[in-house]
Amino acid sequence: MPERVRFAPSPTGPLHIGGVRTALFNFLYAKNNKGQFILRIEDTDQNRYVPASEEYIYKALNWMGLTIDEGPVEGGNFGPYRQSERKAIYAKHIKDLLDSGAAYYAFDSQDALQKERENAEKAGRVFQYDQHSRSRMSNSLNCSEKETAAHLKSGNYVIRLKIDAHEPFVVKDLLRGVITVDPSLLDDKILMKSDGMPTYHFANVVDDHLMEITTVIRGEEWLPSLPLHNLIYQAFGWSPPEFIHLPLILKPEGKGKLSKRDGITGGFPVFPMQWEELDGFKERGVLPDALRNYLLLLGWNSGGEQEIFSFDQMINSFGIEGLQKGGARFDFSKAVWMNEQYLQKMSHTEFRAAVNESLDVLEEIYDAKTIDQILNMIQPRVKLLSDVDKEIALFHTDPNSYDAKTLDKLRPKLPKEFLPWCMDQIKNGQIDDLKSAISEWGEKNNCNMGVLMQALRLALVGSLSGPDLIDIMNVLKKDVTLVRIDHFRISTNL
RNA sequence: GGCCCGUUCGUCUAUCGGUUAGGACGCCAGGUUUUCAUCCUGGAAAGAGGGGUUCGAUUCCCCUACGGGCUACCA
Repeated sequence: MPERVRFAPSPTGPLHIGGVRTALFNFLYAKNNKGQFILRIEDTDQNRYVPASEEYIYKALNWMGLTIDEGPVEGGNFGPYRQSERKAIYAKHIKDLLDSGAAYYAFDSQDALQKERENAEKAGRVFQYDQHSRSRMSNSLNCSEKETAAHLKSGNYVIRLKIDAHEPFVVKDLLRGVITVDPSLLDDKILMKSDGMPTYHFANVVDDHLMEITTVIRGEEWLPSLPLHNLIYQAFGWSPPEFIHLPLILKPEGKGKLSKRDGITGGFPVFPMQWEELDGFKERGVLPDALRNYLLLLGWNSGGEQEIFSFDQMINSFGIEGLQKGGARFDFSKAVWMNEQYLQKMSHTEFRAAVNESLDVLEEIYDAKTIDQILNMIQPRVKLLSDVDKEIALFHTDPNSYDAKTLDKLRPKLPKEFLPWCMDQIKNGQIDDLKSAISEWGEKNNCNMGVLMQALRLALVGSLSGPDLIDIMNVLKKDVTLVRIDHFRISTNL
């Protein structure tokens, strides 16, 4: 039987990096097994619904290259793929449970439940709606048929799962093995809410079964409800799929799971791409391939020492044996390093395409060949795509200030005659010969070549950074080079 | 509070009873370079603690500590 896995986000906001990783692992698991990757939108909470999120989920998955086999847009034989469109299906299935006695109606008001919780807390206990307490609550197990009918007519009711377990309950997770739970801790969870929508638990089980999901791969936050989900499968007489609960992605400091806030305070992205005013990895200049590779290593390893994986390599080598059990802290600096690896590996054509948006300013000044030259000079220097703007600045804008510290250091060492001589050389000679000429001049005038080159760099760039100076001059051409040196000479009196 | 899951360098991780505990990021030092970045070489850096089991435990078991998750008519 082919593997079928699903990624099932709730459209309550932007997909964040943890969700993207869950999607990635699902995708890799599916493709490694030549199976299907299904997208299901879990929009059962009308209060938290954010309209733009589904579109964002699609954009993000698409950017990451995670192709969806079945989903709300793609369609498929197991639709609809939005839970809000499956209400009739849930209604039919909840009726089955009601009819078999596995579920019952409950009419307790929010206030009544709240009171129970407070009383329990006073007594140092926790209130549980379960096989012991349900007899004193208001529900269809206790009410007369007439009372029940009246409650149902009012429409103000929920449906709960009736759990009467007495033996230790055993569940299985492919990553963590067998987990045994105390049956007295199991409560009669709500399956259908009073607004007629299913809860996550119910919709999840019904859909996973109907969509013939073979392996559920989801975050560790769902592990505590695995017994409940198994009980629902049991109530239907269905056999449950396999489960894998992935460890969470933690804050860089390791306290708690990574959240939207952390990105703001920590100055790093937590979303794949822009959401409202917040930049994502994309806007910060991270390539999707690099992000995918970084995320892969956050909780999975091949067992060997390989770190860089092409998409195909990932698919071929992914497996649950390599999954980590403990949570992994998010580290933006490693993501940046990963991005650098991918950037450096790019061909000239790929690089040019990737930075195309930043090239407008250059196209006003230079021909295509010169721009290629510039790109070749800066490619080895960028770690993030967003570095490109900084790197190309010196090619289109004269320096507006000179690094003060360097200036102070150079001033006593630089012979007054150097810059005028240098300008003469440039005017009358070849730029390519300049380096050796400066070297000779330095020897003759008893001046360190480093000082001379640094002065020149300051004149052209404004600081001690950037690509090879001669290369820069060749791009700027004699005129601009001379203007910059002259301006430097006059404004600094060197 | 209760329940569940977890715990190897600062971080991501290798190790599936016997290793000088390996790699990567980051950091530090040296080299290359006119500068910065790159690159090369080197360095510092880890088995939470306590009990067992065993000839021998990072590895298996128990306890403690710490971390995380869950405990809603949210997912």
